[in-house]
Amino acid sequence: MKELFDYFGQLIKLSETEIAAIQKTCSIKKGSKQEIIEAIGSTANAIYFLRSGVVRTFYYKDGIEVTEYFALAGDLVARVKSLLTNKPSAKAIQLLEDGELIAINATQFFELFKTYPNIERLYLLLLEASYIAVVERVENIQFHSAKERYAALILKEELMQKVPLKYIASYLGITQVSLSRIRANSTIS
Amino acid sequence: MKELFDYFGQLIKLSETEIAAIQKTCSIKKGSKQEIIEAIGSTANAIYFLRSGVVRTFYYKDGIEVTEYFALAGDLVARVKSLLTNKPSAKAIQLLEDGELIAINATQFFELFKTYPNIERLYLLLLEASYIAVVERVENIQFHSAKERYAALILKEELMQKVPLKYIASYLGITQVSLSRIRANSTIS
DNA sequence: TTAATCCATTAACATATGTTAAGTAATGAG
DNA sequence: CTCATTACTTAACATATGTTAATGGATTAA
Repeated sequence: MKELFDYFGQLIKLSETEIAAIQKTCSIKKGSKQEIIEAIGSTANAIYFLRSGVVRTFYYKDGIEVTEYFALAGDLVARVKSLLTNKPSAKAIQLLEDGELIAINATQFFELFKTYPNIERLYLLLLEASYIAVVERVENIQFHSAKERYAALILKEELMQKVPLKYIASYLGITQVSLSRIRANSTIS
Repeated sequence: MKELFDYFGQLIKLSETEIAAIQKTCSIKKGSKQEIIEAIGSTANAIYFLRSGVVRTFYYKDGIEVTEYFALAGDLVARVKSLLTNKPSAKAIQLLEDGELIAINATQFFELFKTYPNIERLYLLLLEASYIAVVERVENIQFHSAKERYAALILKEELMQKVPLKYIASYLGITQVSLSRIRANSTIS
């Protein structure tokens, strides 16, 4: 689980004991392309660290599937609202490539806060970073055109190679038809 | 400061000692309509609780002023990214009505975490709630038309009464002209 | 009070994105 | 390999929002 603890180590220094304690809450989950890791309607109880592959989270809005987030190897994924409220999630987590995840059991992880304040601190730092990321996403969505957002996203080459355009379109908040149009125009110039 | 501790008390039970400790980090700030409480370019070091009045946060995007957030009496306001990174903020906090704020000194507040784990826990709960609110804002922006977002916002009567439409428009991510058009259409139907 | 500025609306036209439908290319199941 | 399905593109038209400009009412400063 070296990758996971490298990731955490960038946020806070953890002792061997703390690492061991977290490790006990973890399990490995392998899956194949298209596989639903957590389904809509289930209550979240894991924070995932993606070791390899690509995953997305998605939900349905007026019967249409909407991609909320992509994660590549080295990213965390969770259905945060459901984790925090203990209510069924409207969102699903799906592998878009064969991949391997480290699943941190949230209940067990939160339990560790009582014994290891440092782990609670780690969680706090993760929350802060996520909060800033979402605020920036709001700014991005609200004040850039779909074309500009696409231009920014295209820089993440790995994503573009591995993710079908229909998911990219719904992530950008536009239809696949609009995305095609944008792609057609931007290659000309 | 009763209102503030009522607000916190809904999230976590605080002891008298803890309340007293937080209270020491607080000061009262009064201001008048239009007054800039924190200016663009300054580094944030306070979390505000609005006792009375209305405030907004805003920033400039390509030379155009963008309203990010409105707070009414009983809400918290902060320039979170700047608080957490200790870097100058691109955002400003402004009163839109005469009002009174409780300013929590962030440095002092964060210091309390060492002595009072419960206060760190309070902060964590505030972060969690804010995170969920921003994620919901993303969903709202990305998958509702400006018209729908306006229809939702109009329900907050106090806001509509006290906030000039130009700020509402920029909060909705549209021009004032578009908002006028939406308003004209929605009153007919 | 007057003049200047700001706020909100409206109109006319431009652009971006949605919707529907059709066609082609790529993928997957048997 | 073949067929069926899925992914992507393109076209035509509809709708939403942007841009610019003009106007009148409200607010503010002198």
